[in-house]
Amino acid sequence: MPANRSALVSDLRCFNRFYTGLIGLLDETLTHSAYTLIEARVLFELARRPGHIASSPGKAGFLARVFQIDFGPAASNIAGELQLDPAYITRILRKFSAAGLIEARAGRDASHRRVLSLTMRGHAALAALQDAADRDLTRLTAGLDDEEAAELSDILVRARHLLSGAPASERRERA
Amino acid sequence: MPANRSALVSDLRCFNRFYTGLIGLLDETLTHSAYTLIEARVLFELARRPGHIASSPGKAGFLARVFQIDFGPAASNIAGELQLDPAYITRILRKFSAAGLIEARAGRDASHRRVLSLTMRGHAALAALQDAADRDLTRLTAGLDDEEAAELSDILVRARHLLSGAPASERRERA
DNA sequence: GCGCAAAAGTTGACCAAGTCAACCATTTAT
DNA sequence: ATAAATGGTTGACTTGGTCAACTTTTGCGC
Repeated sequence: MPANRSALVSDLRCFNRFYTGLIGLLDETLTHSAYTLIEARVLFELARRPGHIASSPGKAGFLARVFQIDFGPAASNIAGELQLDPAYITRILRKFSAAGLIEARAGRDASHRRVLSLTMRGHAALAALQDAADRDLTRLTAGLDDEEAAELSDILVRARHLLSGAPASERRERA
Repeated sequence: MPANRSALVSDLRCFNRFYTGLIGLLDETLTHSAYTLIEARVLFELARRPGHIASSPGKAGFLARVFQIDFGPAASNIAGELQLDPAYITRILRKFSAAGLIEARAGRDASHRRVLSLTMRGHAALAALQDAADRDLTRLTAGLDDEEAAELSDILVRARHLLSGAPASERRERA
């Protein structure tokens, strides 16, 4: 039986408060951009799935798998990954469409499945967002010397592994 | 000049995504309670400031300091600490009042300064929230052996220090 | 004392984020 | 053929949170 986990829990609470504040600061940059945090995530998710063979079962899925048609994520994929309401997704995607960031074409095999892809503008918008975020992170760690930077890198990776080694019910693969 | 910080930035982004998800999971517990995250924070902040000598200048402040009257935080203190809109605070406090979690009495020295304090019910409510949160954290780290737990504790503290050693503009004391 | 600026708080209007339930179109299964 | 599931859309609604205007109290210069 584990001993005094209360120390760890306390440290976790403390870190939580700290990191929540930090995330808040970092998010401000995004907030000041034209897009919401969620919208940024959707954009990111769209870019992260450049191609994706239709996974639906049956003949259509079979054809999709064999001939590798119907690439790209659909709204439902994004909704699933980000745990968002379909209605919400619809609105976000409409906004993106209106802004010319994405294109939606009907899937060849399933016409009611709208396959999404980023346009040039979409990629550019995402790149701008990521640049801004990276700049923030760089600034945040500017005060560290090389050794500390390396240590922090190690620490972050290690913390992630320790924390995701938790009970299976809590585990969610990310990155 | 610092070398390839891009590795660190990448690790940070990764950790950010991971931890955001984790926080989301942990927050769910609170979300399912009767209170908002923000409300919980306000409650916490109220408890964290059991007494606090009025810091306003002038005769009133002087008397407050000498005779230690007018204890407890006011709405503005909470608003300042948590960076919340006064209007928002008002509504939250009214909700708390209605639920019998807090009492507000006019400050002896400044009658328009409403001095707040948790009632028994308020303390109980906070305790319940914290218990739930602690249970989540305990469950989250249940899979770790003692050695790993100790390591994680160290790591969290160290990470906090490394990250808050950033440029002064980013620094915000917490805990 | 008077007048005025600042602080503390309240109110009402408002907005954006997010949820819910109903609904249509398409597709798969029986 | 028909039922059921999937993918998506719409409209109404709730909620978290902001903004601006206003009141009251206090502090300060005169």
